[in-house]
Formats: sequence, structure tokens, C-alpha cells
Amino acid sequence: MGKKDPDSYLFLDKQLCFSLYSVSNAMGRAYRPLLKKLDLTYLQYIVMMVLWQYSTMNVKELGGKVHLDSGTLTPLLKRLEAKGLIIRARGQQDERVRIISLTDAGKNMRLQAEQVPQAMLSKSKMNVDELTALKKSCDILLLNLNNHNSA
Amino acid sequence: MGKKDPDSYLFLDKQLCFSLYSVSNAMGRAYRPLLKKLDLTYLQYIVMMVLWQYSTMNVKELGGKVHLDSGTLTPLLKRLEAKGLIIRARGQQDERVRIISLTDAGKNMRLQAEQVPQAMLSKSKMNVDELTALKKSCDILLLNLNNHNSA
DNA sequence: TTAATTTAAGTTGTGCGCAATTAAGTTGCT
DNA sequence: AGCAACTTAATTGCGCACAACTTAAATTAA
Repeated sequence: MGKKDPDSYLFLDKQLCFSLYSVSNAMGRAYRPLLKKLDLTYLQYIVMMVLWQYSTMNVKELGGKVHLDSGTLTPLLKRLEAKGLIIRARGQQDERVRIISLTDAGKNMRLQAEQVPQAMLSKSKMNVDELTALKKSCDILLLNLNNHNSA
Repeated sequence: MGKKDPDSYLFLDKQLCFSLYSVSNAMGRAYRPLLKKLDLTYLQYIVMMVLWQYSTMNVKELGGKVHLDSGTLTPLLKRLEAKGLIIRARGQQDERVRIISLTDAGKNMRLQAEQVPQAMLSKSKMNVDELTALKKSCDILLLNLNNHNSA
């Protein structure tokens, strides 16, 4: 079961990773016109989602949620601050920490954003059960890849 | 079946797209140490794979295979050329076309690259049938998203 | 209580992705 | 032939991702 011709391993159309990579790019392109109305990129939208849920977070906690580090997040957060959506304060007990919170404009954007997931669901042309199953497989793979194994 | 609380749509851990995005990033990170030996990025590896399979291709055909355009590919191909892996010739019947082909060094790299898919399979800690099923779902979603629907 | 270590965030540099534009070559039409 | 329409690449500019490094603050250890 599941046997493959070893000679074919380097063929693009056999590789899961390439499908994953392509569909992730395609997803980003599909979001773009929807998020243009909010003047957000996909990652900015993701960060806003975290803040809508948790209200306040420092850079490290945020990085844990979105699987990214300060190298990516710091400039992104500066852009969100420049747009007037968030505040980047310093922790008073620990001066190293940046505490990110939403402005009123940032909070209000949530209402606009609530239409995005439905629009994407429609673009996917798949039903919720199929998407849930796909998500579950992705989450398992993500977990396996993140347990930096030696092999 | 498959009913969800509408209030939860904007929660990160409910969103397939975020899983897809995260696993695609994680995949890139997992490839990095393997491809470092070949001095290739993931996309460069993908392009080399296409050339190992088809020997010769112009930018447009290549873009069709990898779902990317000249804005991404032209600088990448220049870097592969600088590494001595490919040749970027002009079409003789049509001067607009760039014909990409492999140098001997580029052809020889295939032997080294053949170990990469197995190493990634091992990192995934999933079996081939699971990965095949996941790939199939991704391919369907990719197709749906690429049929730029209006909805 | 200094000194060493650790931690949080920021900085720098490279390489994508992609929209928008440009340049140059080809085709079609009359 | 002449010119508009189209096609192929290349270019420009922005925003990620990420490795490697730096800075500054906090913690620990001696």
C-alpha cells in the first residue's frame, strides 16, 4: 500500500510540500482583494485577529501564537501603529517588554473583518467538514515539523 | 453537521487558512538545513526540479508550473545563473523568450537532491497514505482558489 | 554587589511573492 | 508597409520570513 516509484520523488506533481506551498500562496492572493478594503495584509489581519481575541499581548506571546519572531513582527507592528490601529507600550515592571494593545480604530475594524471568513469559505468552494479535515491534517503536520527532529 | 458558532469565525485556531499558512512556513524552515548543503532556497530547489524533469523551459512555461510570474522568477533565475547552475538564453525564433536550461553543474546537482524528499518524509512523521490524502485536498483547494471566482 | 548569563525586542541583510509598470519584440489588420 | 494590439520578460516598490546579530534590561551567581 502507498508504494511509489523512487525515481519519481523529484517530480513536482508528486510532492505534498509543493501543493502546500502553492495553496498557501493562492490563499494569500485570494485574501488580498478582501483585505484591501481594510488596508491590511494577510499577516496584519492575523495579528489583528489575535488582538481582537486577547486584547493585549507582548511581542513574544504574539510570536508564539502566530509562529513568528520579532524579526518579522517588529516592523509589522510599527506599520500597524502607523495606521493608528494599535499601541506599542513598554511594560512598567519589565522595560524590555512591548505591550501591544488596540486603539478604538483597531477595535472597530473587527466589525468589517467579520465578513472576511465567510467570503473565503465561499471562495474555497469546499464544505466545512472537508475544510475541517484538511485543517486537522495540517495541524498534525505542523506539530511534527515544529518538534525540530534530528532526522 | 459541521455547524459552528458564528462568533468564533475570527478565532485563529479555527481557521484553516492560518494552519495552511503556518505549515507552509514550517515546511520552508524544515527544508532549509537540507537545502543549505546544495546552497539552494526552497523556491530555487523547486525550479531546479522542474528543469531536471523538463530539461528546458521558458519563463512563462516555468511560471505556469510553479504558479509564479516573472516578477518573482527573473531575479531568482539570475541568481541560479550566477551560481552556474542554469543558462538563460534568448529564443532565436522569438527574441522575447528566455530559454532556461541546465549547465552540467546544474544537472549533476540532481544526485545530491535525490536525498531531500526522503529526509522531508521522515521529518513529517506521517505515512505516505496520509500525506497523499492531504496533498489531494490541497490540490482541490488550489484549483478552486485559482479559478478566480467572483464570490 | 559586581559580574556573568539570560531574556526581550530591535536591526540588518537576503530572498521571495506579487501588484503595477515598462521595454521590447511579435502578430494582426487594413 | 504601417500601426495598433498583444505577448514576454524585466523592473520597481512594498511587505513579509528568517537567520544572524545587536542592544538593553532583568536575573542569577559568585
